[in-house]
Amino acid sequence: MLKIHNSLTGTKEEFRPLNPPHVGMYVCGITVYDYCHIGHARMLVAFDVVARYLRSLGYELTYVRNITDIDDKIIRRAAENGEPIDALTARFIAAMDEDCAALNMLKPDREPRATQHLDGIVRMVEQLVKKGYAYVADNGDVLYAVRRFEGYGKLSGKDVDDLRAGARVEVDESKRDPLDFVLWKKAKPGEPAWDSPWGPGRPGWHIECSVMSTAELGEYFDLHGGGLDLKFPHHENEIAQTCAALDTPFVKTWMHNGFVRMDDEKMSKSLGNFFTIREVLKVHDPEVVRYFLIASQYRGPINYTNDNLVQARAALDRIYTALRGVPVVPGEPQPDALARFREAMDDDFNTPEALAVLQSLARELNAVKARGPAADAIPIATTIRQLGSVLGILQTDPEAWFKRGGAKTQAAGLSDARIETLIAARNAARAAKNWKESDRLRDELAAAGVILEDGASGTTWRRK
RNA sequence: GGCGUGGUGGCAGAGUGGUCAUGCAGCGGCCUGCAAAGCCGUGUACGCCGGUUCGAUUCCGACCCACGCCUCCA
Repeated sequence: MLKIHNSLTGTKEEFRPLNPPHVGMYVCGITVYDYCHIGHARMLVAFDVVARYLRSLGYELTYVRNITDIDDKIIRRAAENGEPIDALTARFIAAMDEDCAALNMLKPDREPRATQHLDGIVRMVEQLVKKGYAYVADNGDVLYAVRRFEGYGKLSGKDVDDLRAGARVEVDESKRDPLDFVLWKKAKPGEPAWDSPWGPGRPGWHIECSVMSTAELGEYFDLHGGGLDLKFPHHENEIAQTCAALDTPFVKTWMHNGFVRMDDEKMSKSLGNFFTIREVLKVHDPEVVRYFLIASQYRGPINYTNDNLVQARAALDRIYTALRGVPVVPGEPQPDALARFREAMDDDFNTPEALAVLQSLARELNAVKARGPAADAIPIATTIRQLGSVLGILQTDPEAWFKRGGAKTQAAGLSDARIETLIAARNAARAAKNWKESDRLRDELAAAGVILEDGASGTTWRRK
């Protein structure tokens, strides 16, 4: 029985799809004006795992993740670069796709873009104006009158009267209430614009998601996710817009993933501790990054340090070591392991516990390889691979994994052929019981990050 | 000021009212020419103070500390 933490109620709730076996999930995606950072990666991986697990349970999931391709930051960045807006967004969408592919992310079923939904956006703003939830301000923007919406603040647990709008930021004078937010922004000369009943302009950020999610998944759907930082005001505003415009409950379960911290500091550009996914991937294997990201429960904070990534690599190495030398044959996971795995994942996607199950299986596999009949190893290895696929890990061939090694060892640049040559020389020395020479050669390889293992059937090697 | 989250062994990180997390690191053993890998064994961990209980790291209350949101942000 799958339970999911619902931010709306603050409790774990039994997951009951509105229209089983169909499940609709909408996740707030990326604003494409720069490369994705490691915080984006956490969000992407968290919901990728949700999608994979729901599908593994047999649900027919429609996973929608939007792309915000019109926005103040995009306009500003394009101007800075002297680059057309659509060239800029196309470039960063392509970069995002590369990053996602590297991290072994499934493609969402649909990736709507804000610029493809202008008609719907205008319609919803019209609805809100008509129903008295929105007004045209003196500066020509269309604003949402937050106090008109009764449930405002329910998701984020905020009371309208306690919010200190303007305490940290200057309030726009055209707002009737400091909390009001923009639905439609009047275009200034030279800015990209679409026609509307209120003149040429562009959508506010919040309205995009209200329109795209309901256009793709219907007016009431199962899951809506995003980073914790979107809970307020973005998701709160989405609720206000959608519920008021469409008279619908909108979303059954809201999910929020926690932040990524950098060396225990908040990640920010001003602190200079900002890592893009592609920067990280220069130092760490993508699968290691993925393991690191799921080694903590998705709702809590996670601390990005080099040490933690190194530990993730060691943990993965352990499982790949166990998998090594066991033939891959198609098959189902063993029932008791599957049951333990599901028990973990059913508890609000407890991936650390699920990984513990895989680690235990790795130990079992090692024991069988050491002592049991060789054939007994196969079902255990199959189980590890099958369950690993639900987490998006452990699909690499172990030999390829170890030959690839980490970025550091790759940088040492010892070719496979060179390694084989040195090993042959060492084995000749060993045969002659010239331990001094054989140890020297082993040390030489070790210095380049190559580890040797002398087994019963000869010497194997791996890059660290 | 309002709202919220968390403090677990050397590190990371789950979980539980009374027998096990798991991985890394450490220690002892087996194996090995020596290693590596693996296996076996090994740690009076649960912020502080009270309360409930036969028993609390786990429930309740106060306290201390850290962090987040209240502004664009995954």
